[in-house]
Amino acid sequence: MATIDDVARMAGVSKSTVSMAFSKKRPISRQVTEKVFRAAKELGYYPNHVARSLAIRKTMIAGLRIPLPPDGYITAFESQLINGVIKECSRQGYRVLLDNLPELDDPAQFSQDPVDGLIMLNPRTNDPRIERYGQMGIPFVSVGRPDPFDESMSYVDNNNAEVAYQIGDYLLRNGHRSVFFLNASADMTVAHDRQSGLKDVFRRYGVPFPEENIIHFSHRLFANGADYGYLSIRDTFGKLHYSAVVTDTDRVAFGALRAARELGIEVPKELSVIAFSNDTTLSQDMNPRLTSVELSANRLGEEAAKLLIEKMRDMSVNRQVIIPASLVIGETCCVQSRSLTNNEE
Amino acid sequence: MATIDDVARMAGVSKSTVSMAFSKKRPISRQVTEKVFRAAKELGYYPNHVARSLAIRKTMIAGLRIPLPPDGYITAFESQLINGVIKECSRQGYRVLLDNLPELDDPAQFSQDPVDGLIMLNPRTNDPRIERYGQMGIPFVSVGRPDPFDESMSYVDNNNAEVAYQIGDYLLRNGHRSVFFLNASADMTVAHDRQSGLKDVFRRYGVPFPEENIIHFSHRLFANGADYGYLSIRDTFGKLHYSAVVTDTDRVAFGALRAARELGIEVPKELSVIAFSNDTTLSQDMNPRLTSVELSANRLGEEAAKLLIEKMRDMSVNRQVIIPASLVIGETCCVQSRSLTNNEE
DNA sequence: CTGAAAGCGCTTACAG
DNA sequence: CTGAAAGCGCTTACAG
Repeated sequence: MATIDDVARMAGVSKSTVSMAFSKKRPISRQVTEKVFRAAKELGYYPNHVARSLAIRKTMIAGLRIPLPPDGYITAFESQLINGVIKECSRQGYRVLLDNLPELDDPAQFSQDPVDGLIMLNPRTNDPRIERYGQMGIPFVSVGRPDPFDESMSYVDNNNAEVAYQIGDYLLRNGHRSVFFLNASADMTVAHDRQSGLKDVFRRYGVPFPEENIIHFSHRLFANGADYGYLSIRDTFGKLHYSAVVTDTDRVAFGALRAARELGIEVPKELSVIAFSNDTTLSQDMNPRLTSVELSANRLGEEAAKLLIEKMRDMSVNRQVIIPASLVIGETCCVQSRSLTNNEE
Repeated sequence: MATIDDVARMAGVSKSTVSMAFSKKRPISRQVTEKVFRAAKELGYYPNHVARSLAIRKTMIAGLRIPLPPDGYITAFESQLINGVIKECSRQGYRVLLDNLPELDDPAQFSQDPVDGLIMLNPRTNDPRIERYGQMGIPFVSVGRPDPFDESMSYVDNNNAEVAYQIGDYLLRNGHRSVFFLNASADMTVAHDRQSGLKDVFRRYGVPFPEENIIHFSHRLFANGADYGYLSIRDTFGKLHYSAVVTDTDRVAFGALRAARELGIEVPKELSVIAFSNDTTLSQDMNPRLTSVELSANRLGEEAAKLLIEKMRDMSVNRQVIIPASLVIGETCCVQSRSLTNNEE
């Protein structure tokens, strides 16, 4: 591979002149410019991006950290998110580095990515990454709010508590009085927000929401989301009392629906199902169509990229963006008979 | 940001020793190692990936070049492909750089990506990128065969001609004698292969396939795929004679179905529709369910990544992998009446 | 087992 | 308008 030195030598000028001819950061006479480009062309010279990055201490790359799931495939949510990130980054001249290598705690194994900033996913309670990125001085934004709340950093999120409130409201208005909540992992901030939204609306209606009606996903107990939904319904239906189940993702709902089918539970007549996410890859295969929440992952991605680029330009700016999620009514929810006689509000 | 020099100074050793302590490429005594790590931790030192890459002339990054469509969003095919690429790369310790910055011909504007190799999409006839990557000496693989055929490079592809043959066979067996083919852009190799497969089977059955029944996508004439399908059917139905339309993608089929609906053409009774790709995001919204082809984009991505990593290890290996695509029967195809009386083979 | 030094291929003050 | 030189932060022969 030809280097800038080769070009300089062949064109009979200095390295700086070649560099300037390419970057146009200072004026170079026409004849010299031509000589340089002729030599570059003849040698098949292309500037080395890595060397340039080292010199200017910028890569023009945004990093997107996506934890790789056990089955090796990213979800539709993540894929839409990537989509949004790419769109915005490329609009602003940035490339996107996908990193899903395991994030080890051993600093000896940990090498910084060649990126100017990072987008991280799924923040957990007291997420150690936040502190690490902070101390590394690397610009970052989070998709999902940090826990505890921290307005001194940039993040995007859905209005999770509000949407949970809406879902609860929808169920309560339709006469449901007892809901089974298959929440996300307990240490995820989104799990906390959804739970508090749901509890709020029950409190508002004066309907109790017993703790045992909320369970959390756990990698130890369940192989995957579908398994989580399947086993949870299979093992509790008839024992626990509920007329509706609210799930973390549509994969979980998928498992729940399978359990219902096997147990001969009629959906939605005997059991209503609502999912907090709308992973199009699965929902298309569901019959009946799932009532679920559209999180607009691509918008989350776009906004995250915007915030990150803003932050890379000026480390001092911190901004939060909330993307409104919306309930998409499908066919898995039904009016409980008692709602006909029992009108709240 | 702390550098290796800071750590060396604080630990009272040389740079080389710090480097070796981190990379473990040569044995360092326990006490020294500990001193180094203590200093590194205290300083918040992380090795600089860019500097390391420059020194070893490797980045451990695979580049994936995805042309950004006008609407800014990648297709489901591409997203599945990315998925496969990520999966395989991360399995082998590589990261993935998504690059969809416009590829300019001006070498002055063109800077090589910080990647060890490239995966390129949608090769065209005499694709100039192939020559460029070749002369740059950068390992690359193509998703889609090059045109003209070139067994001296690595690529993955579907068995496009065969699938086209199957589709034609399916239509002919069901009594269709006249098919309208909304092919991809004329300069795409996939367009060529599908066309030749389709023509082959018609020749085999002794049924003519007039040239005017094949048109090609063009960015100048159509805003997007859906537009292509919509306008093509609207402007030809009743003039051109056909009982079935075979489209490039399901987006195109989507447009064709809309035109049919507006013109009061009954699908599939009066018009059968088959798409060469199965973009799940759209097909779910189609009613009736589209008869289409599953290309297994994620497998294409996985295999492309495998080939690339192979090639990055040894530039001299060249291998081709064909992923079998399969026809997925939906509800948009029907038996033409004459097939009942007219049995070939 | 450790260190001093050259080198990776660029950019950019500095001096003219 | 152009050049010589230092520097970006690592790795790795080479010498001990």
